[in-house]
Amino acid sequence: MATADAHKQLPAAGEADDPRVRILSAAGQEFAEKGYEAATVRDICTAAGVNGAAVNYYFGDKQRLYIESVKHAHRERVRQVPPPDWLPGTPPETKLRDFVGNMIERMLGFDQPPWQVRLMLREILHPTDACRELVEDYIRPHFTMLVDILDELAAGSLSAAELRRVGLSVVGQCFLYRAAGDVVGMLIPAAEIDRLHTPEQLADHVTAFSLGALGRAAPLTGHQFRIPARRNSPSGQA
Amino acid sequence: MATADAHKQLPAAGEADDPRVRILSAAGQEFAEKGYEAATVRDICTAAGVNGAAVNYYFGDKQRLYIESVKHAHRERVRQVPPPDWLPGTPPETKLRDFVGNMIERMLGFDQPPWQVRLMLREILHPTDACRELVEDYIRPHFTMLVDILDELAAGSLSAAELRRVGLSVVGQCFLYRAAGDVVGMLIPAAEIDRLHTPEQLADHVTAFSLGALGRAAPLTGHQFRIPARRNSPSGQA
DNA sequence: ACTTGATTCAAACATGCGTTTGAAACGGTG
DNA sequence: CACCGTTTCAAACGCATGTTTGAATCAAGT
Repeated sequence: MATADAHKQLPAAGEADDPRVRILSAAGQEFAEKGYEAATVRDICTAAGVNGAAVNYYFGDKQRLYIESVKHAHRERVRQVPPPDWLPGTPPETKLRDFVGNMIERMLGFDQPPWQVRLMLREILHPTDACRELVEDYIRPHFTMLVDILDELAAGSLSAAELRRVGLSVVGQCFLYRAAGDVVGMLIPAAEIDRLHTPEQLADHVTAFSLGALGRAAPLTGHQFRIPARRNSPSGQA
Repeated sequence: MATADAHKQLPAAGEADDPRVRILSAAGQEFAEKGYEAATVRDICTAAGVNGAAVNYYFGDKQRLYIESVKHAHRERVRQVPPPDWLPGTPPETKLRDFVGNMIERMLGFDQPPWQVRLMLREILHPTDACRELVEDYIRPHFTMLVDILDELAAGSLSAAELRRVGLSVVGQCFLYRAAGDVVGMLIPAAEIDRLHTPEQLADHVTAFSLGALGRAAPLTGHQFRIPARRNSPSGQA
């Protein structure tokens, strides 16, 4: 009986015929689509074009295959959509727009079916062992980057705790479209989604909304803040 | 062999000894915690204190039990946290604060372990047949209520599509805490969560952030909007 | 008390799952 | 070619699951 514990550790993009990465890729898609329990080792092996015993040969058992496939998806996604980088002196408003655009693009990934993000979303909603690693390696650095931008925007007038809270407000706006995308699609007319819910438009909206809230851009209404007048204008709409 | 297809249809709160509702409640908790596949009929029946055949007797099969348990959780949750109601003439700022507070309380449910919300979240992330009903009966009315409030706040200066987009921004901020609560807990220091992430504080923050973005309250920074040095307006990013 | 239909129960059934097995095929190396 | 470690394969195993079954129990109705 041969064991394959210490194998090629290099991700080494390009080895498309390596059964290991074929299994990892097929497993990621199956897990993302059906969840851990509903995805079967047999289906994964069929999709990967390998024998049903290959999973246990290469990864030991289903659980370890799952963890490896989450990490694999994570690495792939970072490679595909690297975080933005700025020249010194770039205004924080621009940075925020770039950051939001980058996050939305990575989450909605219009160029390529983002099953990797779906897989990570499962981890976020119902964390397993793979989650802590995901947060530390992937999410926390991004969040820190966002908080730094917000700190620049606030020019020192907000505490660290307040900055984090504002950061969550920014992330939450983007997160909704990915996590609850199907429900959003039921609430918003289809034509409006095609027209206004492109990655560009969404990034512009989230940025404008957040800059407005911070007082670093004109509010969405165009009005400035004044004592609100008591008006009852029940404009009913669908 | 007896069939029990046409049974007591009334929810009739108070019948705590009705096996039907005992099963529905146990099933909701199991499904919410473990997901559809991982939750077993045997465990549900054990938790409900009924025989293993009761599920098939009362509901036919596991699938129909799931759908019924989602609807049951939905009804229960609406009954527990009814939407707010206002006297005519209430200023829209107050309405927004009440609405956000109500939504956060319903989603975070500090008073009672909100497994019902977790169950609905599963539906939102990965919709099944029960989802469309959930959206139409439960989510859309709330969303419409929010859009109406925002329309009052914007005083007619935003189109219906823009109002919906702003509504999603408000909902997204609240949604994040529930959907990604575990990850938020890893990003934010525990002490800060205890101190600042109470339902009250969160509702205040989301309301202030959103009112600021709409120009209906002072921005979070305290500063007013000043024209920033507009260098590169179009953001060039990958 | 007897009948009747609805409900409960312990036990069994059929199926699909993750995993194991042992042998066959492969690929260098002497 | 013979050897040997690695990889692949078809088949089977053990087990937990959803579901079915048929008898036992219960609650009224007459």
